[in-house]
Amino acid sequence: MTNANATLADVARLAGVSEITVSRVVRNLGPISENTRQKVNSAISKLDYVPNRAAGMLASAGSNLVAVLLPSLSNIVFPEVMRGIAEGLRGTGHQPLIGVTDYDPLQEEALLTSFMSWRPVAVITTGFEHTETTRRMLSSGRIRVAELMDIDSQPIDLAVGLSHRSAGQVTSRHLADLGYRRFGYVGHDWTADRRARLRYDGLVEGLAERGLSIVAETLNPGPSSTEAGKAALATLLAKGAAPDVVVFSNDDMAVGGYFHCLAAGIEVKRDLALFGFNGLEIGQCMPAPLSTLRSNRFLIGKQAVEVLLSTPKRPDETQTIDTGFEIIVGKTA
Amino acid sequence: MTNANATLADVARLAGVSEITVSRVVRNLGPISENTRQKVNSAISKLDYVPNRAAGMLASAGSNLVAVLLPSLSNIVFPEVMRGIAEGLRGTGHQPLIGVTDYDPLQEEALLTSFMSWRPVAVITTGFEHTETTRRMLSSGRIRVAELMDIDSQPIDLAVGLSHRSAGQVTSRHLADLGYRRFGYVGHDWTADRRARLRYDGLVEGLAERGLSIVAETLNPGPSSTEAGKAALATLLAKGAAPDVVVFSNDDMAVGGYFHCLAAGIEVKRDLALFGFNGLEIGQCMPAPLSTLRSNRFLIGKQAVEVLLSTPKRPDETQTIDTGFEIIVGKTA
DNA sequence: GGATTTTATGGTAGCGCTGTCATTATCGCG
DNA sequence: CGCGATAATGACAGCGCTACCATAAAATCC
Repeated sequence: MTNANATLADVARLAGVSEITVSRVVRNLGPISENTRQKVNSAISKLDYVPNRAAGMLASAGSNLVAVLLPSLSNIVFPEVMRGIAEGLRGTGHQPLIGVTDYDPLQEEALLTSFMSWRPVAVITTGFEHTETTRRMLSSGRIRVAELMDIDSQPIDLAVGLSHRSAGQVTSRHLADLGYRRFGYVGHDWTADRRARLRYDGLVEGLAERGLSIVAETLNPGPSSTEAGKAALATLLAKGAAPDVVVFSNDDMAVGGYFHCLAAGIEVKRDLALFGFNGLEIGQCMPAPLSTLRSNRFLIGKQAVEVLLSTPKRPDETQTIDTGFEIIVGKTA
Repeated sequence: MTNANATLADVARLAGVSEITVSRVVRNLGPISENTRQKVNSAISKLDYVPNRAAGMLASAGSNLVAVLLPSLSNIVFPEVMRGIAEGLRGTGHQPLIGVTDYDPLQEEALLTSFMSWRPVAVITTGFEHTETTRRMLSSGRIRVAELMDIDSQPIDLAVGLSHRSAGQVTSRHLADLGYRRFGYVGHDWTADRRARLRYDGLVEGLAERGLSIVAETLNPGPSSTEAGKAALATLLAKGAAPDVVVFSNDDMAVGGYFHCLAAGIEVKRDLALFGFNGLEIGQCMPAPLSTLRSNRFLIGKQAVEVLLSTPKRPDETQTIDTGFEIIVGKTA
């Protein structure tokens, strides 16, 4: 209010102390007499002093920024991961710098390049698919790197997530145990979403173990959505393969499938069983709670941050944290 | 790779030019001969030089950061706003610094204090409820400020959103025109979500115009969710007031209400009409598409950024942008 | 063909802060 | 009461970059 943009020096002058003393008061460092602290604090509020992190960062060569690269915000899964990240960051004095890559490695590279100039203490991204340049920037070893969601490959530094391949396998075993034999699959464009593809592969593998296979599948172009699931299930059923269960690439799609059944008068489970992935709230509120696999999105974000910040220096060994998944039995399969 | 952390000076030395020339190449400023540009660029890649924005910012007194304060990430509405913000930011070289306030003005203040030290060019927040300190920081006038979602009050600088009061009024007029007379209301905790409250007020006002009023209402404690909507509708109906239409605080709640009807065998619209707010995708995929009001969340974020960045200096006059809303007729009312 | 403009480059002085190394009270203690 | 320890403060250099002002060479002009 008072001043245009007060600096440490202004505060020091007004308080009648040296700059470094003000700096210490602001950062709560070293021994400061009560008297001095008060003088400084009153000067600070009188001048509406706001520290300049750029200067601080330059002088101390350390930022408190964490770069976060998310594929999308349209899919509720990533905001939930972000919630976990924000929770992990809370109270640590760290701030997230967020970018949305649209599942595009080149976009990721561009954002990362830009983020790196802020000298973040850590980078959080998703999956293992990165451009050469991205990989090089992240590998240089100075900062910590977490790759979230997936643990099916070797991480650069830290991976936090679940095995999607294994999730797919568990799905098919579970459904086969329930007696289903004619498996349908409804998915979305998985060139972007490699993890959906991994789950599909796991599913096929799990079925193969039992001598089963997928009798019909439909891939809806574009990203996953309720609408896509609804439309794609209709397409699948029109093919006439008469599956007794349909596995969806995720819950959004599965909820869409459920809506299709409601609209088409198909009695879910008796006529056609449905199975999703993620365990979203919406699926559990339906008249017939969705049978699905719970992934722990919030936990993934939170754990990643906790590990990253607890060990600021990258360990020699890479680390993989499995946040697991559980079957939600539900009433649709 | 090569170097620990190369600086401009290192690049200049290797390229055999002055620092400022390197700086110009990096920033694409001023006239540079093709020859020099190449020498510099090759030195840059040889050293894996990454500019240091902290230094740049300090020297030029300008950041490219936009502070974004969102109440929540659990509610899909805000990720959608954020998508709009990210879209508006794309290609401008600006980066968002994101904080989640949990609908808490004190949390907002804490985050803002922290963000201000990065000298953002603009601050984007939601609503008009801020602490005194927050208001003071934002009013100082140096940076641009957008308050999103709501336009029912006087903004500090720029407001982008819709009139929730008016949305409530339109809702009741629309439903009254359709012949509904016995209005129920199902909401969530609106001490946090002031806009839901405004819609409610508008709804009541709109009803009053027609000599109508709400015959029964239930407020579910806690934030809005599908589950909350489902439970609260059950509670409401148990009260026995026999409404012919229920207005929900938003689509999440309304979808929950729809699920309750499905489960309880209530034929939607004939036995009980449902009306939401937001126009989320999920509501439109249901067997009976939800009757609701579309708010333009993506647009709110995008427009805010566009206006903010197009006029870096705060104008003398405050500005309000109405992104409007439209009735989605649907099949539930 | 000298004056003027344009193109290409560099020197220097900070931006606002913190790390390092002093320096000066003040205190406990045998 | 003198000595090391602790508490409280300051001087100063420099983090890596860019704004500002200059300079030199080449191009343009009447």
